[in-house]
Amino acid sequence: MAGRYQLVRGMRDILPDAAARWREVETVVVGVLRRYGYREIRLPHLEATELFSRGVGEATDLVEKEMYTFPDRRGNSLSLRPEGTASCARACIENGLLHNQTQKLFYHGSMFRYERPQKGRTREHTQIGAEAFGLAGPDVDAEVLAMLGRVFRELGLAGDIALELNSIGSATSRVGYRQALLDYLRPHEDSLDVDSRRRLTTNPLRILDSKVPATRAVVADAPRLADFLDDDSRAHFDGLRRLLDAAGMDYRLNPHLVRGLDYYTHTVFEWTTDALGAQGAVCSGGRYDGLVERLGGRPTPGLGFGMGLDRVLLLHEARHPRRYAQADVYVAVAAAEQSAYAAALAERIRDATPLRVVLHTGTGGLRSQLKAADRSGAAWAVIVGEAELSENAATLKPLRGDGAQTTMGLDGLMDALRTAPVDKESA
RNA sequence: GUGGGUGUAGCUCAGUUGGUAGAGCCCCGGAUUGUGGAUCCGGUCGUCGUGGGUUCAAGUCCCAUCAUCCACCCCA
Repeated sequence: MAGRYQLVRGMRDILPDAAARWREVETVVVGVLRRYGYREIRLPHLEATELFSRGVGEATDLVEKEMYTFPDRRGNSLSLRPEGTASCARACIENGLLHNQTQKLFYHGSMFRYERPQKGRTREHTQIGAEAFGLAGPDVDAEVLAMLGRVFRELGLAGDIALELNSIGSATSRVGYRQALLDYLRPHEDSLDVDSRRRLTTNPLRILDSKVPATRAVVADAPRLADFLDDDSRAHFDGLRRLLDAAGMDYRLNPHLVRGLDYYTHTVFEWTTDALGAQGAVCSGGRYDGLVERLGGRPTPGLGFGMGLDRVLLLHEARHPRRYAQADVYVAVAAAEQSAYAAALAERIRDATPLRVVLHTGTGGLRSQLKAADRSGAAWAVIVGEAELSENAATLKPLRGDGAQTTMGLDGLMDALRTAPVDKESA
C-alpha cells in the first residue's frame, strides 16, 4: 500500500466505541482507589535505563530483553517504562515524599514491553497501578486486596477473576530456600525442561512456576518456600491471612506463585482469569520492602500492584456487552429557517442539564435526521420546525420505549430533561 | 526469541482443477415533500496485505516480507 502508513507493531489504536468503554472502566477503578485515599501521581514515560536495571533487576526478562532502550542525543541510555513501581519510587525519593511520612499513590498510563504481540499482550499497554509507601504491617496488604476486590466487584467482574496469594519471604529467608531448592533440583536436572535448566543458574525460584508437565512433576515434591520463611516473614503472612479471613475474602494459596521482578518480598499476589488464554494475569503485585533503599532512598517498606487495563477491558467487554451512545439528546431541525433557534435551544439545554446534546449539522431532511438521532443512541429527539418556532416551543420525542412525543414550551422542556436519568458515560 | 494458523469492500466472510472479483452487514437515497427502529426497492464501496517469480493468463501456484491470531517464552 504505497503512501499509506501502518500502525507500528504492537501499538494499538483505541477507537471511539472502545474508548467509551475505557473511560467507563477507568472511572470505576480510579473512583475506588480515591475512595481508599489513594492520590494520583503522574509520572514520565521515559526514564534512565539504570532505574529499571537496578530497581526491577538486571537478570529479569523484563530488563534483559523486553525494554525499549535507546541512547538520547548525549549518549545517555533511556528506556520507555516497562512498569510503574520503579518510577513511582524514584519520584517519591527525589521529591522527599517519603521523608517522615507515608504515601498512598496511584498512577495511570502506558507501559512498553518489547514482546511478541498477542491478544491481551501488546507492546504498549495501559496500567493503573497503586503504591503504598512507609507502611510495614499486613493491615495495608489486606486493605489493598480488599480494595482490588471492590474494584472487580464494581466492574461486575468478580465472578471472572480469582485471587492467588503467596509469601516469598524476606530476602534473607529466600537465600536459604534457594540453596535447598537447588540441592533438591540438581539430581533431577535431566527431567527438567530446557528453560528450567537454564534457570538453575539464573533464577531457580521461577522453576516453581513452570507449566511443563515433567517439570511440574519434579517440582511437586520440592521443598516448600513456606517452610523456609523466617519468623518475621511467617508472622507477616499469618497476620495477613487472619485479616483476609476475618474480612471474608476469597483467595487461594499458591505456594508456586513467584514474581518475575526482583524487588518483591513477602506478600505476592495475582488476580487471574481463565478467559484470556495464556494472558491470565489481570492484576498483580506485592510487597517490595527493599526497593526504596535499593534506589538510593532510606529503607522504606512498600506495597503495590499493577492492573493491566487492556485485559480488564477484554473481560469487561465479554461480560457486559453494551453500546455506548454518542448523545443523550439529538436536536433535529426541519428547515434552515429554524436553525438559529435550534442552536440556541441546544445551548440552553446544555446550560440547564449535564446531558450530551448533539445538534444536527449538515444536510438531510427530518427523516434522515431522526435516523441519525436513533443511531446516536440518544434517548430523546428534540424537534423544531416552523410550528415550534412560531410558538417558542419544541417537540420532545422519546426514542426508546413507547412514549408519545409532545410539543411543549421551553421551560417545560427543560424540566422534562432535567429530571432525566443521566447515562453513565456522560457523567 | 521459537513453532504453527490466517490476510479478499469500513466489518464478517465466500471465491471450484489458474480463465474479466461476490454476499450479508454498514452507509447513502427512495417508497413516506415535518418523524427513527421493522419491511421493500435502488445505489456507493476493492491496488485480493506488500514485493518479486512461474504462466498466454495469478485472489488461486512458488519465494520473500509485513501484519494479525494461537501456543511457547514472559508478564499486566
